[in-house]
Amino acid sequence: MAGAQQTGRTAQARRESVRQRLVTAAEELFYAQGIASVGVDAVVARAGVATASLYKHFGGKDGLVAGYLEARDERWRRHWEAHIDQHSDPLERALAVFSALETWEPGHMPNKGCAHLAALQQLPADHPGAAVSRQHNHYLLDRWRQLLVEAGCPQPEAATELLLIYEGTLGLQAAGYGSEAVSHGRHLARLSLESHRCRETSD
Amino acid sequence: MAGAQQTGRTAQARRESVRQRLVTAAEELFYAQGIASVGVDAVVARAGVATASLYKHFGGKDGLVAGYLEARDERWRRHWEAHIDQHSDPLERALAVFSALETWEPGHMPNKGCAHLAALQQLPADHPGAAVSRQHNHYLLDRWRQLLVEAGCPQPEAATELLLIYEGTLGLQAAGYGSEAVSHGRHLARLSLESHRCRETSD
DNA sequence: GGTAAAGTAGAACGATCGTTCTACCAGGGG
DNA sequence: CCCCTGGTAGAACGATCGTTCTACTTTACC
Repeated sequence: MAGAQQTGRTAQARRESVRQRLVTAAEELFYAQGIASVGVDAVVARAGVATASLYKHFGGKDGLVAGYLEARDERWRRHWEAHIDQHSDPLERALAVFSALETWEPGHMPNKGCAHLAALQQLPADHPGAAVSRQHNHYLLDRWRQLLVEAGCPQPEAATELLLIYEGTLGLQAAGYGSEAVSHGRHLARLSLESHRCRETSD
Repeated sequence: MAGAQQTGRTAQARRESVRQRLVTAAEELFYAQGIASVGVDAVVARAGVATASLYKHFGGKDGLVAGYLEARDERWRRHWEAHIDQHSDPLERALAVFSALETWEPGHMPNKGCAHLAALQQLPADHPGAAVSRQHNHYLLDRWRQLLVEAGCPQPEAATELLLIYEGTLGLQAAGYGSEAVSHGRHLARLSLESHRCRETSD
């Protein structure tokens, strides 16, 4: 009876499916309710897999948390990059993060802000997931620096302000002002780029 | 032997002391490690009070969490207001939040960002503490609207952008870029106020 | 002086936590 | 054909969780 629904796939495909279902279930629960508030039994039940599979794939809850944060990081990078690629103008490419935010997680999941900031708040500094989230922020900063260089911005270290605005936008969404957050964020980002004389932008 | 160190105070003073010590211990632990990660035993031990006292004063962990968030909200309001009062120029009063951030919690506690955003991420929507944090954000927005009206700003609803910048600044601190966060926040806030033609500011 | 209030220490409750274990089943390759 | 791999179900582990309880001490007030 067990695993009957999986019959027909190859063993490797089933294995990938188990890991993927665990990550998906972990993301839905950890993000919505907080990491420490969710027990492994709840994740396992939502994923529809056996408890032992969790420990086979991730070694424990800590590994699952790290896997959840890695998956979310990678998914956001892909999503963001796709929106960057929709523009050719270098300044619009630097601002593409806001259109990415508009099409991110279309509402079926309650917006609780930045999952990686939340992880850094909840996890001890030496938790494997904390390293993932720190690296996520480092990546964001670095990517914006690249985009500013490509835009010929004389002060690419102004990427810090874009990161500030980005996280402020997510914070505003988490606080319940999600409807206005993105437009305000985009407005502030344009002001910031203008003030650093990256180039004139239309708004 | 028990309570000997308290001898000499009045009963009311001791009672206030017990509550205050609980709130202080709760804040230090909940903020540093996350709410769900901290057990009531740890709070009670750090406060140096009996377990029963916690339930006498707060009814349970949920009440203690709400009390912690209320205390932090009130402390921040006082701190902020004191910095507002240091200026007479209306625009500087609207920007006083950044000097307030510079003197907030002088480093002995690791900066983990906005406690109220963290609470909204970790607590269920119907938790008594979640209501406190929602009201906290509502207060911030309202207070900035007042300050913008007093500054003669033609668009006081631009207070939303100040809230965005404020929370972005805290997010940057939580991500480990605390040294640059406040100056970037202040810079963005000046740009925002200028763009809404509140008045020319020097910077 | 006696009583009620508010504190203390510490044991105990059932529930849930993360983790491990036993047992069984399916598929693929030697 | 057999066995190894990777999945399943579910019980069990000790630890910790939030909460309640008993018993005792101190203080304030009548």
